[in-house]
Amino acid sequence: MIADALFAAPDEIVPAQAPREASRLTRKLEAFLPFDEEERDALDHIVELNVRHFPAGSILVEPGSSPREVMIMMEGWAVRSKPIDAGRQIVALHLPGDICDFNALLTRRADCAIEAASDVRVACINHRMMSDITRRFPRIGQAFWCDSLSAASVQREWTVNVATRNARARMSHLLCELHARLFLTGEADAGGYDMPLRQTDLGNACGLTPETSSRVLARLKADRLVRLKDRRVEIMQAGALLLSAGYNAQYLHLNQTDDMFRTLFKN
Amino acid sequence: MIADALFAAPDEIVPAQAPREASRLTRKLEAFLPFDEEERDALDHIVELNVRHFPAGSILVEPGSSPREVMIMMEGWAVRSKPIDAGRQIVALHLPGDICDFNALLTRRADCAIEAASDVRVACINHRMMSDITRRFPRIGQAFWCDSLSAASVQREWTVNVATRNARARMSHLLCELHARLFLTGEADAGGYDMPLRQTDLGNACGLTPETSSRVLARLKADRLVRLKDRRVEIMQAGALLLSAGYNAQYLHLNQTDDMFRTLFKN
DNA sequence: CGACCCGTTGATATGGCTCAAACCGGGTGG
DNA sequence: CCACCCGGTTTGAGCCATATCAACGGGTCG
Repeated sequence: MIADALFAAPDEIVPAQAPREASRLTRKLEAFLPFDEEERDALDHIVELNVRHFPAGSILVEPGSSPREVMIMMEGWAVRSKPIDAGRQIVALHLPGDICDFNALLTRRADCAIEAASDVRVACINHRMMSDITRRFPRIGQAFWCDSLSAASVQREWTVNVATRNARARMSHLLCELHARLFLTGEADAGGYDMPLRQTDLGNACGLTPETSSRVLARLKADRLVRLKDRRVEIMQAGALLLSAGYNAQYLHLNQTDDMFRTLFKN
Repeated sequence: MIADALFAAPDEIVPAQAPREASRLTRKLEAFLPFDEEERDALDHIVELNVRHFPAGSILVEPGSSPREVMIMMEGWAVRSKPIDAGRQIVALHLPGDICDFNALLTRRADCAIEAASDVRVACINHRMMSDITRRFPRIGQAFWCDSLSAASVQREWTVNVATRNARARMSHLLCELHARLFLTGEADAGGYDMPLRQTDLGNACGLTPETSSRVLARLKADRLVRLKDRRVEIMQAGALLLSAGYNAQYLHLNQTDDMFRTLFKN
């Protein structure tokens, strides 16, 4: 299936043999580097200290505000967007396990809005706790760092997506990416995943209007690549979807996508 | 002028009172948090240990290769791009002072190519030295981290750029961004900056074809917003250029761009 | 001198935006 | 229970910005 597409170094990924029911955060971070018991406990502990619930539609971070805490998605999706005259542009999707506001540490004022796309559970960690844990457990800090690099890599891919691909390919690409990322935390299975966003938002994330988004998804459905039914995406033909996303180019130039395609074209 | 646009927390920026001729790296990092003498020395030292020169056009990082060193731009520009069928998409520009391959620490295989756009001087730091210095000087590590967050913020802005703006606004935006970033390291003055890229590359960075790039730049020149002459960009009307870039929207919604505009509309 | 790359200019094609209208399901209030 | 509304989706028609294709000029380098 589509998983493992974005996160290279496949031989270091050990989501399967996680020894116990791990939080999504540890599960994701351990895809970068494995923790020992102590580190895992510390992380789980700090994350449980201050969990907040928000209903769908809540504003988690106001653009221009000065958030004083790092937020970690424990459950549900959030949307990061920038205001654009009389509208917004979605620049990132924060899924369970994502650390979604590192920037709070750097900038006085948030440059993006973050909004709950579904009911969410968020772990809030203030700056002091953050520096504490990274000082006491350098490897956790390192994992955080890996995570932000990974997020940057995703962001570059989004740039490529809107800059080079047509509407159909963009949407396909987004659907593939979501699958890969959700799979990492066990949020998705081979067949698909729950997806709380409106079509409008999916389109916006690819730089498309709601109308085009609707048309493109209709075509993908008609072509039997995906099925979309009450907040769930079923991936019916992973290989065809990847081709539609324009991954074929990378495939021909064979680089880090090898492993993914090896998995994919088995069926 | 355009500087300070991208890097919030203006009251923590102290490029002016840097006590001596600092390297571009320290100069940039100290825009995030100031160092003491010891830290500054350590950083300058490690950076000078292994400097390499590359002529314009050299491939610094091959996509799919496994770079074993972090690279820091000391002089000259580099272009980060992703291969796209029979072409490439530029996803980032690495200017003097930029740390341009943190990813080497995370991923086995580079997902991007990095190419020297001009003759460049690059400091190469292997993983061991990197972890050494961040362990011995946590504040340096923190500054590195800030830098990568800042780069991520720039990346988001690029996504917005290609997703929402028309050709003219995209190009204007890019020219503004470059000014702001170069100004931070003293590479640009109020009037403009040296710019080694071809028009083709400028366009590519905004998701435009060379033809459109040419036409758009011609219009910007005709409208007396900028002047482009032998590898130099002269910014003639910063205010108008910002408007052309579509910054007006943010201005109306007043957030972190306040300071920039206050400076800008003085003249 | 020719080859090549980059930039320019023109003509044409087209993908996605815009505008507009209708539809649909769910929630709300009478 | 129905009527209504509202946000999201769907569908249609036309238009516009930018890609595409093509040809040429001008500088540079071998």
